[in-house]
Amino acid sequence: MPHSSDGNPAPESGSGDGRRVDRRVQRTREGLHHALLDLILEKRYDKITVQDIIDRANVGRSTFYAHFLDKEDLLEQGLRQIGQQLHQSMAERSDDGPEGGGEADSILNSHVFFVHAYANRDLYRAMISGGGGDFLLDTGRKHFTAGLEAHLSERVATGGKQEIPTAVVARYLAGAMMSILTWWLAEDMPYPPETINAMYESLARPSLEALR
Amino acid sequence: MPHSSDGNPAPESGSGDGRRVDRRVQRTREGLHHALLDLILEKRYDKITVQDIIDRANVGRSTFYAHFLDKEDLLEQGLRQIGQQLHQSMAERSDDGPEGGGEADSILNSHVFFVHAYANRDLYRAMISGGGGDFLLDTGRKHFTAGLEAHLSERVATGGKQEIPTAVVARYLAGAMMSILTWWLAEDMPYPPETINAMYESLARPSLEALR
Amino acid sequence: MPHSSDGNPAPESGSGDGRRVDRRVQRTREGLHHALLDLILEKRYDKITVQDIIDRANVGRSTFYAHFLDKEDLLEQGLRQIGQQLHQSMAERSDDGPEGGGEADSILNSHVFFVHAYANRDLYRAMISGGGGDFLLDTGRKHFTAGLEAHLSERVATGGKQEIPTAVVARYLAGAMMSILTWWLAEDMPYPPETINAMYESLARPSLEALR
Amino acid sequence: MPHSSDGNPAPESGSGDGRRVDRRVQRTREGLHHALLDLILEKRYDKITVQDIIDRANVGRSTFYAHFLDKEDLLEQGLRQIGQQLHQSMAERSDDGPEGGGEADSILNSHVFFVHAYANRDLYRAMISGGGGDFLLDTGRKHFTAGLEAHLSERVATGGKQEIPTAVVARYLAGAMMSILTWWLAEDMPYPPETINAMYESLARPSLEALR
DNA sequence: TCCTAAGCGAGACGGTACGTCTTGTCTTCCA
DNA sequence: TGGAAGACAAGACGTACCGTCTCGCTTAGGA
Repeated sequence: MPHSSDGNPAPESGSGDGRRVDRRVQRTREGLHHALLDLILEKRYDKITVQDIIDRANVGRSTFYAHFLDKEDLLEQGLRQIGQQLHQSMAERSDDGPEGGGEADSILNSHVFFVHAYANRDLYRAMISGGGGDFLLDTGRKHFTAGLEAHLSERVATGGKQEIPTAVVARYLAGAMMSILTWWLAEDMPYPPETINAMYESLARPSLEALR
Repeated sequence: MPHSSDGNPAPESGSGDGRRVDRRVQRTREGLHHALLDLILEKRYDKITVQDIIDRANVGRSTFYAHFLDKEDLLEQGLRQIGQQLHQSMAERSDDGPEGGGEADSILNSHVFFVHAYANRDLYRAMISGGGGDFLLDTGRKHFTAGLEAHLSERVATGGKQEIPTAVVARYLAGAMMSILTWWLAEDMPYPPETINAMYESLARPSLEALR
Repeated sequence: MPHSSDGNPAPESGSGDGRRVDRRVQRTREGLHHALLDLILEKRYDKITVQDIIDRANVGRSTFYAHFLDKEDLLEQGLRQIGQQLHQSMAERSDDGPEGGGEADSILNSHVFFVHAYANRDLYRAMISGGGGDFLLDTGRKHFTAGLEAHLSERVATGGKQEIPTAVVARYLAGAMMSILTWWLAEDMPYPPETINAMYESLARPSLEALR
Repeated sequence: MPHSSDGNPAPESGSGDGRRVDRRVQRTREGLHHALLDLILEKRYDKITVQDIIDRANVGRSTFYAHFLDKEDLLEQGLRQIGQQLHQSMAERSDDGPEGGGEADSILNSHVFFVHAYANRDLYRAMISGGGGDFLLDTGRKHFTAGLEAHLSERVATGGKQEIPTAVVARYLAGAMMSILTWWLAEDMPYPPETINAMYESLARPSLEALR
């Protein structure tokens, strides 16, 4: 069962380098990912058919289904790599330490999201208005929430008059951010990412400070 | 053109009795609304087909399309009445004046949402996990945002060192609320609506105050 | 379940005239039968796809499957009417009584088959060389065998030194006839139907007489 | 081009030992033949896929196509050896001269067929009811017809009031025999091969005699 | 005895047809 | 005569096979 939806499709047998997935397979998968992302920029995601994708990728129908469960699976896996970019950016940012604008920033790490959305604005916009945006937003929200919860629970451990569950706070801030992000994209990004992020932070910071 | 998506499909010609929608028509429409809501509680919204609905409502296929554009349209119109309940609750609440917990509450009016969601929790949960939740959430967000923007712009008009656009603030607060609301529903409402609302307000109030 | 493979798809509720199958349905079915027969004359039966048929008949895919189980079912039902022609011809011929060439002829009734095959030679040839000929031949064989068995068993009832089972004799004569028929068609009918039938009868008659 | 459908895939270069097909090749081919015959006894021939065959034979897909054009080709070549058995039996029988029951027998040589079918009854039955029977029957018919035509044309050459073409007579007798043979197999061979052959001969002999 | 080409397994791949499903339109019948 | 019933065209879906192909491995036969 060469199927997907399992984080590690390629076992990668440790030492030497094993038999890494068969180069053909890799090319096929990438072709399909590419074709889908291409198409998303051209037409609404939910109007894209499997046939469209395989025509674009020059791939047989059965090959598609040998690699992915369906259109959603393809998208999801495709977004994974974007998610990982995001994750990495966040990690790097965290490593830098609280160099600049106060503690809230390093907790929120929201800057990374706005910058990332800006860099991939075509994709983001297409996804949000095309019907398949939930994956993307959910992925983003998940990352953001996770990062936040980690920071917050650590803070709680060190004290603080905290009365609101960490999970709620994280959801609150994540939802607020995604909401602004969505609006910003829908409005064709009337501000640079730094500005919109600054707005977000000035709205979020008071809430965080009140928790202390 | 007997179609829908226009707020008032039945003109209702003023005085006497006009041509009041033909009682049969009314019954058919209600049957369809009812059938859909029924089905939503049984299976994921996006797995419900038009065939399911008309079977349940004992109605012919063409009849369905004579009244509604599609499944979405039926849902949307069905939710309209719920939206109106909500709207009315908000209006009443506003009229009461700032009786209780300070100004923020009356601006936010979030209590109404949590209470409403609690009252209709089966429907809300089904919708959110069933793929059709966007309508509901969007409807909610729209109402909430609208109310907020009205209040905020009024405030701005009267001064305040406002630097963040009203629209952004409204989106911020609305997104945060819907996010908490969603979490609360998904977690099977571990708190009463008053408590979760209180959490929301204590997170939101500092942001509002900082704007002043 | 409006499906086929049941002798009487149209219930035909006796008296008045009921609701006879919906004229549309009749037209659709006929269109499909026609399309298939058309196509059979153009290309090998087993190279014809369902898509070919419905394109030719201007019919939707699902409509096809609403009426027939598959390509075979369509063919089978289409041949039924041909089978009925044949059956009727045989009945008429039998009614005439033994007007001419002796008893054997009236028992064999083979003339009818050769004439029928001649009249429908395009179809027969296409079917035989196209891979779907078994239906046709089996149908023919069945009819022929049935007629024969009736005659023979009657004869047995009236005595005769019969030692070979009726079924065997019938199969023997039927197989011989179909074999000649097939050859005759494959050779592009080098003789008129009367001649080939005469050959068949002069080969078959001695066997029948020997049974007496 | 290592392909098949050419009677002699292994040229067998005369003297010494040449390049004797590579023992591996031989083993592979036999494995495939064996696998197919095995499978035929288990399920309908036309439901057997190439995948089934190569799984059973533990052979790679490409290997299959290196040796045979397709499933049909494999079957055909597999049946060749059976055909050769048959051919040889016929030859031997002929050589014996008219030892027993008169001339007709030696002309017809039908006994060989019934005996052969009886000996391979499992295969015959599976093939006939499984959709791939045509090969087998055609092969049989071809052999039978050929033998018959040889005898008959010889007879014609020596005179006789023959008016029916040899080819027709041969087809007639061959078809009749295959028809009885099929029936006999389908009925689970209710008689020993000698009996059914006797029936066939007593039906066929009068026709032959009438030709003289 | 080594070396090299062939045979081979494994299975990815493009392609094509299948039978199912759902949608929104269109025709026909009935009250 | 207008609403209900449901047949229909359209076309996407996920599955099943086919015949071709590209890989490495193994393995025999000629050097």
